Amino acid sequence: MSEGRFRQRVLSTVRRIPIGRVATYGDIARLAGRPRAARAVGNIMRDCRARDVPCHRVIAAGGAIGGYSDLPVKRALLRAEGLIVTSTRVKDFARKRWPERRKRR
DNA sequence: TATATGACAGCAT
DNA sequence: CATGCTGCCATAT
Repeated sequence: MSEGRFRQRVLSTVRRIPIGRVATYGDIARLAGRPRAARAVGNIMRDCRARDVPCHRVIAAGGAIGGYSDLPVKRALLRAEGLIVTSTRVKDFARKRWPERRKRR
């Protein structure tokens, strides 16, 4: 099956994104221990067939929708979770982003 | 061991 | 706001 230690860490991280919340590829990379591997995360999401992995909750930087095998479906899934999604971005992204950002000291 | 491949990010234009 | 380019990286060949 799937190889790649990083891959496993990415999948388990994505599995923890709560319903109605989103995270960027970069966020996942960081949480998975490789802050600059956002692009690699995208490659991993590309195969995302596992149903228990909410890959639709992984979007691009700044709240942009990002990629998906079928964008209309991605928008529908996000909307179904209560998010407001325009053709290109998730509205109110800062507040829907997961996990909560640490306040600066 | 080397090269190719992107559901990216950030900056420049 | 849209394009394009560079840096970065795990994976597959």
